[in-house]
Amino acid sequence: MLLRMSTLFVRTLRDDPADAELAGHKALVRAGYIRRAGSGLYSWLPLGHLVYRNVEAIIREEMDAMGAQQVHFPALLPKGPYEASGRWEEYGDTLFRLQDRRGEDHLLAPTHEEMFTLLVKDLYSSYKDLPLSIYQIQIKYRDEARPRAGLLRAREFAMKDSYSFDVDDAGLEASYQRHRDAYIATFQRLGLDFVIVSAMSGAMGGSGSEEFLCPTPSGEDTFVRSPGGYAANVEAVRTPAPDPLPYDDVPAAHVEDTPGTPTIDTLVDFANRQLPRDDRPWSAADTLKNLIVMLVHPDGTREPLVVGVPGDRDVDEKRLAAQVEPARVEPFTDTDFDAYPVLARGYVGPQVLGADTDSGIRYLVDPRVAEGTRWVTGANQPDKHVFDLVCGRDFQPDGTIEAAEVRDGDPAPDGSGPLEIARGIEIGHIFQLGRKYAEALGLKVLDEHGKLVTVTMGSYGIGVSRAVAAIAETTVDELGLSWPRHVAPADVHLVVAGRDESIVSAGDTLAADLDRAGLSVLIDDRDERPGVKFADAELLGMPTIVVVGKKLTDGVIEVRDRASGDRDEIAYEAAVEELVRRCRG
RNA sequence: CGGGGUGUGGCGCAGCUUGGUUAGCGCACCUGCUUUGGGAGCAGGGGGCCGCCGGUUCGAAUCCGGCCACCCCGACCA
Repeated sequence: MLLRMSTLFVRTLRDDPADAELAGHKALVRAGYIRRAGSGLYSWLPLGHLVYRNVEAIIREEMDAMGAQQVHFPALLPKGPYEASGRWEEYGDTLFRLQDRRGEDHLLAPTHEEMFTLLVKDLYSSYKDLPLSIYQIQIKYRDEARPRAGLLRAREFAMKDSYSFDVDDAGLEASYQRHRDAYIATFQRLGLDFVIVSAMSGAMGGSGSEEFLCPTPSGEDTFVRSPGGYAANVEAVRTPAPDPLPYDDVPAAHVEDTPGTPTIDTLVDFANRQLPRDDRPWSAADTLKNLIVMLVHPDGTREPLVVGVPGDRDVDEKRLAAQVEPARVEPFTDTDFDAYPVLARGYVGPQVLGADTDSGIRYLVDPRVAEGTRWVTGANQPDKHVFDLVCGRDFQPDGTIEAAEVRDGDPAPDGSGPLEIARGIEIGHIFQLGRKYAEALGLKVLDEHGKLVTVTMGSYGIGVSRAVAAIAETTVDELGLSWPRHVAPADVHLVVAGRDESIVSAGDTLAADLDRAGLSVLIDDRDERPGVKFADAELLGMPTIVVVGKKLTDGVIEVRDRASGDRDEIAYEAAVEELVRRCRG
């Protein structure tokens, strides 16, 4: 392929667009790859579309290689299937809804689980037909509450979504594993750095759901990783539980007057003034903070829950929510306090908590609250706290819960070192769906005993347009874009630096020769000054920049590597062979 | 949905406080001359419902009211 700057539909901008924040997003607009068409809506210009197609092709090749087959569904769908699965209601405002001229409800699909499930149901009815993996690359729509970061969170975006269908759990596990391997190969070819993190909560466990995150400070997903290679979603981080401590020497628990200390700060402050320790000052870490929430279960029943965490840590609402799923967490209201007089607001202590106590209120603690640990905590009456309260001796929690915030420097659960909190872009998600959709939509097959069994499914997604943005974001530098070889719009950006007939014709000839040799070439044949062409070449980001200019009189042209900045000279006569070697070798 | 901000030519912005010539600057675009290895210079030129609607006024980009759009932070989320 041979592209000419003189006729290419592109206009580079000197200034950053005012509505972009991320470096990659700015560069994509400035280099003329994309244009904003509306909030969360982007148009692709020729160069951007070339990158998009390259990314798409790599994803397709890897999916085909693992045996998945491509299909294509409409983006515009009738309401029916989504009503059957319950998602017409569940999806809420994020679903783009519209009506046709007869007033029938339709939607712009945010994902296609229902359609895949129904299509398989239409055609297959035997275990002999399975396993099956099918996929599509399709435009998806989500009416995001707040589109942002350019292509990263758009309202219209391209996604590869695939689904596996198996008769049993072992089959699902195998299909999942093959997708996992295919994703690893795909992201490696795309030139995207990634980590795989468990996306399920600790309570659910297992390898049921993993996310592929591309680490970058501009990512919007938070995860943790350790020097030893541990990586996990914040929701999934498990806290190593300390060994039980001996407590024979710990004095008996004693209640102290602590007037006006309803918060950890006021308590620590008071203790240090009125009840100082001999060895060191009291700190928040000596206290046990008990947070009361109201759980609302799917059947509507409400259950109070008290979560105990070391006083120097807050409860992470997202971690808590992940742990109690499918129940919902609601704040504990004044009315609730009235209904449970045993709970003294601001002075709640574990002595009256637990399923086996009179209150019957479930009490779960952070794993750091291990047997033998001693605490300062509420005495269940206003203005009083209890000291030297020992876990396992003076109170018995109903279990542990991963709800405390995770901090930089916390130990990794597998002993691989301190955790670092990092950000990443979610570029892929693989998920053992199970039988949710198959059950809702009645996808069953006959097994080898002639019995009807519900099919188990996996769902696997890669954001195609998001991958383009992630590549741009992680490879951009102060000069502009810098594409990995396999996704670049062209292999070589050939700068014709000079107006002499000899230079111009040498450039033209070289471009044609490279094209014939199988390289894709973008030649800058415009009547522009060299400085403009150099700057544009760097902004546009082809991996190899070739300069045909004044050194041609010595029979030499210049070759630059965009990513490293390395430049050297090669003989014009040997240029085709040498460049093919560099670009393809 | 809460908080903050911005709408002026294709892009980036000034002008608005204190209403008053023909709405201005840089980039980009067109013409001519010079220039040609790091975003050239000079001269000339084209392109604007100043987000929309209404109000105040002799007069509104500017003041007032309403609406809309977009961006950022948060909540939410592939």
